Amino acid sequence: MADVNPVLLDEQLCFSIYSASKKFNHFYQSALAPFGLTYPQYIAMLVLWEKAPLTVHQLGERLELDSGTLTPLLKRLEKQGWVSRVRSQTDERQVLIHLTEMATTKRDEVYSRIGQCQTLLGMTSNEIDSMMSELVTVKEQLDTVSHQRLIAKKVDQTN
Amino acid sequence: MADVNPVLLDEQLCFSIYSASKKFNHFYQSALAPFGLTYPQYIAMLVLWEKAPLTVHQLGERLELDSGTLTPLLKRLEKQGWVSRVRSQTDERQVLIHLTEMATTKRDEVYSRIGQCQTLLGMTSNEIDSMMSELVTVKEQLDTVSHQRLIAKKVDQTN
DNA sequence: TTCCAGAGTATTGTATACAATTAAATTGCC
DNA sequence: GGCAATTTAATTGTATACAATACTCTGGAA
Repeated sequence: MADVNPVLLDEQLCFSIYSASKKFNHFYQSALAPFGLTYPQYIAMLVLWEKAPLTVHQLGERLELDSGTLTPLLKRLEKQGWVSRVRSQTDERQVLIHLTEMATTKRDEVYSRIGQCQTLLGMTSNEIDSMMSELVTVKEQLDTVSHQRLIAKKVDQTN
Repeated sequence: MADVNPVLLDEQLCFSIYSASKKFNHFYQSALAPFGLTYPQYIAMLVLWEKAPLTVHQLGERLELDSGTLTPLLKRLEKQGWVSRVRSQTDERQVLIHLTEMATTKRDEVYSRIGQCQTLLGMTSNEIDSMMSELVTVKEQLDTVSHQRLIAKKVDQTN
């Protein structure tokens, strides 16, 4: 253990990303304050505006969130009039999330506000694409490594 | 409002970063499970290992977290034996966060574990530096823009 | 000296996240 | 058709985040 390198916060990519994520979150939440949407609520609405209705599970796959997070979030969106939660007739395990008229009406206002935010960010499409592409690589590597660790655990358990 | 561009989740840099942040969080939390540290607890320990003792305020400046988050987090770290919280003698408003012997003893084990994680990530120093540098640019822009919006709000209020 | 504005921490209330469990409905398989 | 395994949401418990508030302490001005 004598050959261990120090780990400095300022050199950690994870912290840089964690910090950026919080700043983005705050930025959009502030920009969307007139609509009363939090950041996670906003990305849920984005997915629903792309293609509603969706089940909780389908929405969760896009957002990488489970029902433990989504159920209360969607109840709040319902309370504020953005969505309705309807138990599916064909499969009563599922709950379909529909857009309300208000959500459909306000969609372009929100789109427009986000467009302004993107302009304020002042990045070119190329810069954004490049950065997202690097992030995809990192995320894939994290998924792979997490999966390996899972396999390793399983192997350990069989010993 | 007829000239509004659609906003697609998969094209949002913010979501890419939000998603990566969650994956990193999960990855490190899993790697540090033998030590019982969550990700935010781990980065707090990193800062303390660099320079303890620190006041709650100083720690919060490094981590960009306020006492509303840190106080309960530090109480949990104290409960688990990593730190002690001592009211300052010279200024009784402040609480100094000290490392325990256990924390000092286990530091290199954690450093070593994190070193393994960095290896698993499989990125070169250059790649990491480059990405962090881009993130700094984005974060500075977000800070600037948030500040502008704040100014704008103040101007609005005077009208 | 007294008083008070500001600093530092803790607390409260709201909203995520996520693991683990529960409960209900559906599917497969005999 | 009957039932075990699976799927889907909801619930429970723990841990962040953060705005807003409360409370204590400090240092300086009147």
